[in-house]
This record gives sequence, structure tokens and C-alpha cells, in this order.
Amino acid sequence: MPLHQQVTCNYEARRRGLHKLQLISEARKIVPDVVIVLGEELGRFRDASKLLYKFLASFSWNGKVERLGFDEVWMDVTDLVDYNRALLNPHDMTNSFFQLKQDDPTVGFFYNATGIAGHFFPDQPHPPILDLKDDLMTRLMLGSHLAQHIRVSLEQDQGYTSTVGISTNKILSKLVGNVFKPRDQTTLLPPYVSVNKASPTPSDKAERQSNISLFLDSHDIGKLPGIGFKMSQRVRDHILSRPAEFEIGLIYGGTKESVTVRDVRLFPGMGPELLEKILGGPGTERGIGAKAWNIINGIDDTEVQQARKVPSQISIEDSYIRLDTMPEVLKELRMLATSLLKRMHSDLLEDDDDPDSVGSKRWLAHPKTLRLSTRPRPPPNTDGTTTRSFNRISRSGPLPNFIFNLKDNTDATVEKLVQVALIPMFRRLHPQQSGWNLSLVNIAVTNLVETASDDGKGGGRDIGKMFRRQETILKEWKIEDRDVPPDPVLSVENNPGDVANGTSTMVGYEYPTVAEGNSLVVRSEDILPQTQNSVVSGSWDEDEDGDEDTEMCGVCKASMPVFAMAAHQRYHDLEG
DNA sequence: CGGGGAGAG
DNA sequence: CATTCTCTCCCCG
Repeated sequence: MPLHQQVTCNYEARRRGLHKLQLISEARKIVPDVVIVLGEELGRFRDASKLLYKFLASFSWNGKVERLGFDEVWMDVTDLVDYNRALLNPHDMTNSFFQLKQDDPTVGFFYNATGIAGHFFPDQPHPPILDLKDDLMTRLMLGSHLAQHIRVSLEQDQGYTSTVGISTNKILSKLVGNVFKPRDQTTLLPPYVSVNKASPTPSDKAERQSNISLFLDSHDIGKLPGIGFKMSQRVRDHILSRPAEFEIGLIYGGTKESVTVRDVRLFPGMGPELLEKILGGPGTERGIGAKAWNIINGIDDTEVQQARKVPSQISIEDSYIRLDTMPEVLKELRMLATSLLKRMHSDLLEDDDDPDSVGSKRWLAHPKTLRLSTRPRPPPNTDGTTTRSFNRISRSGPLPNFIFNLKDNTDATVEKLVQVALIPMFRRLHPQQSGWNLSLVNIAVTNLVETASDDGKGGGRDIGKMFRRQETILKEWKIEDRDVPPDPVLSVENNPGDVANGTSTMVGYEYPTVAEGNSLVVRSEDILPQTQNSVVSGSWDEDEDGDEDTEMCGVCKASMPVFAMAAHQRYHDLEG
């Protein structure tokens, strides 16, 4: 019964013929000496991810460095490329110098600007010859050399190999990065637009089809970023004009029911309107037809996001074979809450650089909402068949302020959180005292409100600093329920034509090997010392606690002092 | 804003 | 077509 699959495997395993989501029995047959690791330890990956992200971001001028998952990053390097294009000397291209810092002409690397660095698509017998009048080609050439330099630095300085794609938007750079991997890079060559065949000049005679379509056409429709399982199935159904041929036996890779981008693009009547009919409907994204049509044509004007200081949510979850009694649930809630609190400390707490409070920590952001989600396992049907509803249900509510208090020890805070918040939420989710069986429990903090940062640029010792910080923190908590206009935002208007015209350059990165055996060991940032909070936060913690003198019992609705609640809840637990 | 769906690694 | 554990963006009421 317990047919166990491995979830993922590293590149070495893949080289030897294994793949994701494979049966372990099957894997052992192919690679008898395969090492199976049970469970996962995401902490080290998270640390490595942060480190490498910072390293990559250090190359950026405009801060447009966006993470996707733990191991992929987009960089919009348009500004570096533009700057260095202006530096090119047409009379000596082979000894070009790529300047990495705007304010220091000595920092950078030498490169040969007469050609593309690394691989390119389409592969051709002779490397493309650079024409400085070809704007796009020149930019992609510069991007390819920057990518090469960053990959080499990443490997030499950090000990990580990486794979890169270079093109003009996020979709294309991500997809073209898959062409040569691992430890390689690929540039999607021009032309990116089809030449008008109505009046072909002698020079653009034969071959001038857009390399974008040439590249995308062979992809399965579901491989395009933004077109996932549900959407690709709907498109497939329509193209094949029959109900979804079940993809049983199609565990991975090659599709026999393959519908490619080309099949979709050239389907009679295909366009944004038809796609809207296929994909649209209540609950679906507005304008999904146009969006999908753009993806199919490699058009993507979404910006590479600036680095965000804090995530928009932090969640911890675990899955279970069987979880159907209250004492077990309590135990798990405590475990999860402990992990969550740790994560909040490592991700949301930073050293307070205020010279008056050395060694203390301050919150980068305050989550306002706590959410509890579960995935109930549906009871077997009367006829023995299994209905699968793998979906989650959730309840959320305000996150109690005491969790920001760093003076109490973790166990006490966790216990309080479980008793006053998580158990009541659990009762809202599962009012029945028994009969449920959970396959997953997740707790999350969301609605993160960033703490106004004073980066100290106003000068070192400022007597008003502490006071002003107190002001901003208090303001943050005062506005809770009021309709206050948002802070003014400096909106920099950029030229949307840049992306559409293919004048920006994106580099998508992937560092695939967080290898255990790497020579360079990546160490985590380690445990936070149990320090006192700063004077300011300490004081408002106390104030906020005052609001919680009484609590209402989630079960019997009785109101009572908060210190009595834990015992009261245990009473219910025993009773139920 | 609460709850859920879809898609990403 | 999810198995795992996250995370983001989006829609509806």
C-alpha cells in the first residue's frame, strides 16, 4: 500500500537516469546505489537561497532582482547593458571592458564583444556575427557576457554552479535557460519579430522567421510559465476536440497526447478571443485569453520585481497519514507554532542598528493575521471507492500581539498562541468533536505590515530618532481599523516600450546544485540570541497586552481573563 | 478582509 | 495530476 515515491533528485541522479516523482523501487533498479533521504530539511536550502540571492543582487543597479522559489532568479540588467553598450569601441571590440560599477571604472571584466558568450538558440554552424547597428543583438551580446561573468563568479566565490537564459523578458529568458543545462547558458538570438513578407528586401529573403516562435513552437503548451495543469488541459481538450484523454501512465516527460505551442498558435480561429472562450469563465482571471495569447507568442511585459524586504506570508505545514484525535492535533499545533515562531524570528527580526540599544532586535514587519488550514481526508465512500478532494480549508483571525514580545520564552509564547488562537480556529474549522481525519495542517502569518525603516541616512546619533521610531510604530498600530489613505508612493514612470521593443535584457538564473559535497560549505545564519527588545518596542508590547485582558472561549463563548483561558480550554478538551 | 483556486519550484 | 512544503497573485462575496 505505501507506494513510496521520491519527490525530487539531484542532477547527478538525473544524469544516471532518474527523474522526479519516481517510484523508489524503480529508482533502485536503475541506480542500485541510490541514496534515499527521508524527509526534508528546508532550512539549509533557505539559507543558501538567501545567500545566493544577495550575491546576485549585488550586481544589480536598479534592484530589479526577482526570486522564483528557492533556486531561480530573474535580473533585469537593462541599465548595465545600456551603459556598457555606450562604452563599446567599434575599433577594438575584442578587448572590451565591462564596467560593473557606475562610480568606479576599474571594477569589471574584459571580454570579447565580437560574439555571444556561451550557447545560443537557434544553434547554427557559424556563430552570429555582431552588427553594432543591430540594437537587440548588441544588447543580448552584452547580456551574455555579463551572465557568463556572473556564473563564473558564482562558482568561484560561492561554489555553486548555475544555468542561465538570456532574452528580453521573463518568460523567454526562463525558457531559453532550459536549453543547455546544467552549468551552462543560452541566449535567444534575434530576430524577435517576423519580417514583413509583403516587400522582402534582398537581405531578408529566405529565413526571416521570428526566433521566438521558432523556439516556443516545439514546447508542450503546459510547459509555458503561467499555463499550468488546469489551463493546459482546457486548451488540449479544445485543440483535440474531445474530452481530456486521460494521461494515465503519463507520469512524466513525453506526452503522447502532446499539444504543442505550434498546434495552438496555428489552430483555426486561434487568438485572444477564442482563448478567452476556452479559458474564461467565473472565477478565472480577467483577460486570461489575451494573457495566454501573449504567453504563446512570447510577449511578456511584466516587470522584474524589486527585491522585497519581507515576504508577504510565512507558513509552516506538515502532512500526516492519520491525524484524528484532539491530543495529537494539540501536539502538532505546538510543533508547527514553534517552527513558525522560529521562522518569524529568523525572517522578520533584524539587528537594531540604533547605537543606543546595541544587541537588540527589531521587527522588520508585523503580520496582522494568523491562518490555520487543514486538508481533511474524505471518509471512504459506502461502495469502497475513494473520493479525492485534496483541497484545503482555512480560518483566519487577528494575530495576537504577544507573539512579538521577545521577553517571554518561546514555549510559553507558543502555548499561549495555541490556546488563545489556534484551538479556537481549529474548532471553527472542525466543529465536530471527532470524525475528522486530517492529512495536512498548515499555520501561516499573513498581512505583513512593513515597519517603517530608518536607514540612518539622516546621520548617526540623532536624539529625535528614538522618538520618531516610536511615532511610526505607534502610528502603525493606531491605523488598524480606520480608513487611512496609503502612504504616498514615488511612482517612477518607466517606458513600457522598452520591453515591448526588446530593448531590455533579462537574465534568468538557476543554481541547481545545492550539493552536499560541495567544497564550499554554506553555513546558516544561526540562532538568534534571546535578547531583550528595544525600549520602544518593549513599551508598546506592554500597552498592547492590555487589550487582551479578556478572551472569549471559542467553544462555549464564555468570556474570561486570558490567564484562565488555557485551563478552561483543557476542560473542553477533556470533556470532548 | 476572509476564503479559495491556480500556478510556480 | 497529486505525492511535499512553500510562496505569490488573483477572484468572489
